[in-house]
Amino acid sequence: MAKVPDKPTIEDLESKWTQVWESEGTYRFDRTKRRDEIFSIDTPPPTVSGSLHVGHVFSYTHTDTIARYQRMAGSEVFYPMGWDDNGLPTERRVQNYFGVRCNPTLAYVSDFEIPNDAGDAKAIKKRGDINISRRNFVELCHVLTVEDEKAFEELWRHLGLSVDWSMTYATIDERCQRVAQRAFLRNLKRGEAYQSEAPSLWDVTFQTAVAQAELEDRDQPSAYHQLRFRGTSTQPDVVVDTTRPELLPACVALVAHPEDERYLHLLGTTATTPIFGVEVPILGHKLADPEKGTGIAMVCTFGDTTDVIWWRELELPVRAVIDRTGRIVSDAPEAIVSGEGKAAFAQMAGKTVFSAKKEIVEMLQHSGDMIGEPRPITHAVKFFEKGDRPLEIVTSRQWYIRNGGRDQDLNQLLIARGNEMRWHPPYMQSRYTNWIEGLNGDWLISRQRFFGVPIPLWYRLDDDGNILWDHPLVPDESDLPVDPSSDVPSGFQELHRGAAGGFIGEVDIMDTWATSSLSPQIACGWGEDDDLFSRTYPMDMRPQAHDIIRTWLFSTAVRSHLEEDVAPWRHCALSGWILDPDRKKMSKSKGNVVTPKGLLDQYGSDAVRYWAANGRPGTDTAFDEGQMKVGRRLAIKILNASKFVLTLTGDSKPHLDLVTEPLDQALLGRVAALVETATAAFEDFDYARALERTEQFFWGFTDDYVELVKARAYGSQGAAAAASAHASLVTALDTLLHLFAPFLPFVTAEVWSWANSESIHRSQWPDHQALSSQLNPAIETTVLDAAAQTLSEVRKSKTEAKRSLRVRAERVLVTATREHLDLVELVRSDLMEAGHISTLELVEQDNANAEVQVTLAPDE
RNA sequence: GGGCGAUUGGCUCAGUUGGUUAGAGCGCUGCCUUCACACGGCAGAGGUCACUGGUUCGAAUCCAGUAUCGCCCA
Repeated sequence: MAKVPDKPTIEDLESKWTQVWESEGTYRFDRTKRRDEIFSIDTPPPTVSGSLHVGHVFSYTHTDTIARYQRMAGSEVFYPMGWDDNGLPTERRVQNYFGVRCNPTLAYVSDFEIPNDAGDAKAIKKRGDINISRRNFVELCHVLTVEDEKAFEELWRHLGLSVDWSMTYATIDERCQRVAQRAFLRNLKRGEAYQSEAPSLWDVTFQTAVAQAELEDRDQPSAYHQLRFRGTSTQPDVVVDTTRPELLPACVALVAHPEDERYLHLLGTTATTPIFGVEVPILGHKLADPEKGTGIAMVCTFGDTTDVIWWRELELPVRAVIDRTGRIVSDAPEAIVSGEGKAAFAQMAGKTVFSAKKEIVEMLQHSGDMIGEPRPITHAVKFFEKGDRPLEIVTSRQWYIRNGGRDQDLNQLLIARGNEMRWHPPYMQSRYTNWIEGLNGDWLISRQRFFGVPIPLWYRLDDDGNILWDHPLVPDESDLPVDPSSDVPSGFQELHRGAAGGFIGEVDIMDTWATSSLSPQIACGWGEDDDLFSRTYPMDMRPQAHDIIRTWLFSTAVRSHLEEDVAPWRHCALSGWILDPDRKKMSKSKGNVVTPKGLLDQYGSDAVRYWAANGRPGTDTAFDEGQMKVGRRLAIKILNASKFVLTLTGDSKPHLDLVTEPLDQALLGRVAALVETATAAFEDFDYARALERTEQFFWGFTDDYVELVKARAYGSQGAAAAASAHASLVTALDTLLHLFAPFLPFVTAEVWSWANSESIHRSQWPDHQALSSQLNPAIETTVLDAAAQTLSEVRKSKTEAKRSLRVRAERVLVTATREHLDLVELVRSDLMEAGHISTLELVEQDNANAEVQVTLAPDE
């Protein structure tokens, strides 16, 4: 028996239903299902130390609607959630909150006590930072992030994500470290991971190497300095424009375009650097731009990435002058032999790039080797995306994973992997393809940080204490995770650390993407739970934002390709941005971020979800509280319409053989068509379309159909006619609740519970064919339109007369074609009652648009 | 400079294989306190579908170009 509250409300449905779902295990994953019965989702792990904003709510809602649809459509949904606590923000917070510094060379202290003044900035300042080992530092990260994780989970539950919260993971937890290290060791074994002494982009602020995926170009003010290089005795001087005169002592060559007639005759000769007196070759290369400066460029170690290309392709020497702190090294390059050159270099040594530039410019101006004043320009300079100083290029030993950047075959294979996935929306695949095509190096995974997953290797020291890089000591997989700064390789003891003939631990950690790229392996239990892995991997769906196609999506594809020889997912769903009302992207750095908690409280989770689900896949969406109001109204409308239907019909179950009235048949015919449309949209991951169609139908249902049948449903035309209306109303409502359930899980659960014991979220998605097959195939669904149109005309007459809708229409004259009149005739009784019509006359007229004349009862 | 996307009433957006008079919601205006709902209902006004050409019997939809905006990359 339906139990309908007298005054139903949508307030506080969140706390009620999140508790029910938890206690009943509504979203608990049943791991006994077969692979083909399972729909597995590789959800992005949010960065737990960051703040949640409305953009999270937006994209995670999209995924949840798909998950809920799939669950109702019969799939067992595998939907775990992870937390990403890697990275700099967490590292900084731990340092400040606990007053600690990580020193990777320190040994692990197993009984380390958490500072009891944590969080007390004053006390920490007084005592100063405590130096601790890397593993101890990581443990403190856990302590801190556990609280954040709770807050995040609370919010996600409040939003109604149908995640199985018993399966969470954290990217820095022991299991994830083990997976990341195991994957690295397998890459190493197969030759996919390698180390190389190579020029790499270096952030002097963060003191770390930076990968291609983390770069961004920024326009920076700079200036051309025109320098005079001395020619040989038979050649004239060469004038070169450079933006980096401080690298003059690092100059190894001059380069002009091989077809540039101005310099053709100089190719193969030499010139001498001013001040430092170093003779350098003049060479040709197509990357020298005749349009830039004087058309001939100074090649240094290394001013920019083009210098690296010239260095490699023209086989030039290395003449490094900038160290990892961004300062000029103390010793002049060996190529500088003159006393004058050495003295000049000594004046620059130890200075920052900025000061050294000032110094050398003064020297050049003094010696007359600089022509004129610097000429300001603006040009693109490479930055670490999180940094604020231009990157330098230094040569160092780093680990790489092959990603097709230096191997055409692998490159093509990875591009082809994109064809194994369906992209939503499809054009996003070109972002993936274009990125791979543009790669120019392998994936640099070494990071000179300490909060992260350590590279699990040690290196032997020879009898003189030199490091033998080429033969790293590898841990056994069963010992993972290891921290080489505190663990000891097999066959050694701690006392051998750093000693001649002993070993030394790798100090670098891995890029956070080196762990995140394994999210499918982590979620599915790779290498630790083969049974689960076989039932969930490769995964069905990866939802993510489109800006990290080049990082997260691509690196995940790389790992899956290398490890499993398969694409990691069948579907990639790319979500768009949230734009603020000025159509600017919402981001923390812009300070225009809206936090979601207040919105959820104000409008209700269903309402906020409604707004989010209106954002089509891949499309940027404006933050719009107006839409949340609409969502709230919709939820209330569902509540009230359900109350009406269930109160009227009691606990009558849908018996479609009772549906005898043409209008009722027509409505259900439309319902069946709606189900077909919504189902097709969901199958295509187009949740927004499913919502839009359902909503549109629902408003028509309440405005027109419910009003038309109301009197009959109350029994004005007898029991059989009422029963037809009841069955139709219950069936339509039941179906609409299911179609709304993925979007508005709270109100639909509430309403459904009035008449059902099981959860709507575990009940069967409607089947349009099953519904259609029970309807009279001869019925014209347009009878619904004819009825609604006629009723609307009657209402319009009343409104225009500024009369109440209850006022009697003494005479309504419909003039239309025979076909139209036949339809109206079928709903005559309902129409007369809904419109309060005394006399309804139908007059046939060919080729005429339906016309309705209304005579109202006289004003009183 | 390259790639991708967008441009439809004041605002946010639909418009799926080109087809009758371009739709919805918000906002606005007016009316109605009707027994599911005033956290409501009914109705109205409002658009040369960015621009210029082309294909077609027919273009918001296809093609070419232009402009503006956004994102990614160089």
